[in-house]
Amino acid sequence: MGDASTTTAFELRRSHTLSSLLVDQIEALILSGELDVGTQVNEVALAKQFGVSRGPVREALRFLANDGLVSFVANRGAFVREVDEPDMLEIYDLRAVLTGHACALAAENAQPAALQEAKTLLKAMDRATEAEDAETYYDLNLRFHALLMEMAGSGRLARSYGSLVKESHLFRRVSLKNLTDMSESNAHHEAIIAAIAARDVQTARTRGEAHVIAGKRRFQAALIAEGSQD
Amino acid sequence: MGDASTTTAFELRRSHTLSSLLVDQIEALILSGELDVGTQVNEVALAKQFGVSRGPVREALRFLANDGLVSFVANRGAFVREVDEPDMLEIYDLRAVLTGHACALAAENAQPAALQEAKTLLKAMDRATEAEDAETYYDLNLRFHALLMEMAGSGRLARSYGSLVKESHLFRRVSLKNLTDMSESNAHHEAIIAAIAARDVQTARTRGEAHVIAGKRRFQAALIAEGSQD
DNA sequence: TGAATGAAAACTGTTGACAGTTTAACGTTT
DNA sequence: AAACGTTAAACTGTCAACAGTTTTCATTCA
Repeated sequence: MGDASTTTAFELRRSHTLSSLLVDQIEALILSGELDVGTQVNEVALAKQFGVSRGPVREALRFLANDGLVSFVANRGAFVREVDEPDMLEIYDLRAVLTGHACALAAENAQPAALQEAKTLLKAMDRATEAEDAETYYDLNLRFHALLMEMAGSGRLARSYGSLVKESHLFRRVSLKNLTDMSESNAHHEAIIAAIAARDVQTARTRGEAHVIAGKRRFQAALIAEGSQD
Repeated sequence: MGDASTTTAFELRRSHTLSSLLVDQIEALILSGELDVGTQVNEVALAKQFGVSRGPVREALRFLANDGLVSFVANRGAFVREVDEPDMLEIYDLRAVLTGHACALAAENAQPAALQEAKTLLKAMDRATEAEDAETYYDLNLRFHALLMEMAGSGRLARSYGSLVKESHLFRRVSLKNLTDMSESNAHHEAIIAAIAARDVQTARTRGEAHVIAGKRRFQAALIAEGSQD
């Protein structure tokens, strides 16, 4: 009946329902790559793995379907969505616009406490850069962007942005972790925070957008580099 | 069981699954106001109404939950989300940014055929304006904005935008249909299409954003007017 | 050898039933 | 008459079983 480590986790959080727990669990499975893109999601296998019946699994999958993480085909079930090159470019553009908007809102609304946390993050990222620790930089970077959304104070914006970030992890041809130019990226971050701290709405928006577009450029460059290797 | 008109509709579309059909049906029920905001969604009642069991109903509700149309509370079920004033302002801002982005993309990508359809729409809206037919203007306006998203050629953008439009219909204090200043609004539309046709990316973006922000202003004005009536 | 065929296995879509929780009603007590 | 506690009804969360479809695979036939 499902392995021990997961079932105990369920015990601890009885406030939530199985479906909502499964949303997180299955999402993690997809984003980590344990459920490979393009493949079919086997409902009975998942249900067995988590020690539940198929009902909650299906409900969770339906939820994830609206995030674009899986897609349903009639009588064939749920498939882990694939994200290709044009999709990624589309996502980058949208992320750029949303990030710009977030920075603009943050320049208007950001609380001092959040700004303080941002500056702490910047320092931590500087240290990661010096230590050439790309792994932790990647995580801190995700946290930084999430913090930007918090500073903007728009839950909807944060949700849309988060959804796009998740979706971009469905692109498996190049690792997103190796894509970051740490020193350049953190220079952008500092410039963004400076504009937000100065309450300069327009500059914050411009820098936020430009930062993501720079990421898009690196992504395109990586694609070309990979393509020439083949 | 369920009433005749809906069950026949189910008969005609056997390719889809019950859950996916129910997504549209329940969504329509919510957006039309038949399921009032804030109220609990009774699963057995819905299931009976459509002549199906609770399983597909729950799956559909889980799907809609991710759109923000309903929210789940453990052991109490699904509730039709309420959208308040600050929510609406947030939505307007996001819609403005997304519309601006769509117009920019449209200026780059729009196909001649789509541009032609847009111009046809503009004329139809002009006629509706002269006839002071706010009802059809409202529908044409929705179609116009959907067309902008199509011209942009970004499915994700269209989906995000559509989700926001749906959500804004959960605000029930003032009717969105009475909010449109038809002549001003259509002047904006024509200016937007002109910029897109001229392939002027920056102007298209600016005008697209400004158009939605104008709607936001009208919304705020309507709120104040309503407030002083109380 | 290889394509066509047909049965069996695997899996999804849907249902009805059961368990546990929440809500409502009702009678009791102060 | 209001507050409290108890009990019944209603509803959600979950499960197991059934029906129908898709896939697999072995067999047959060209």
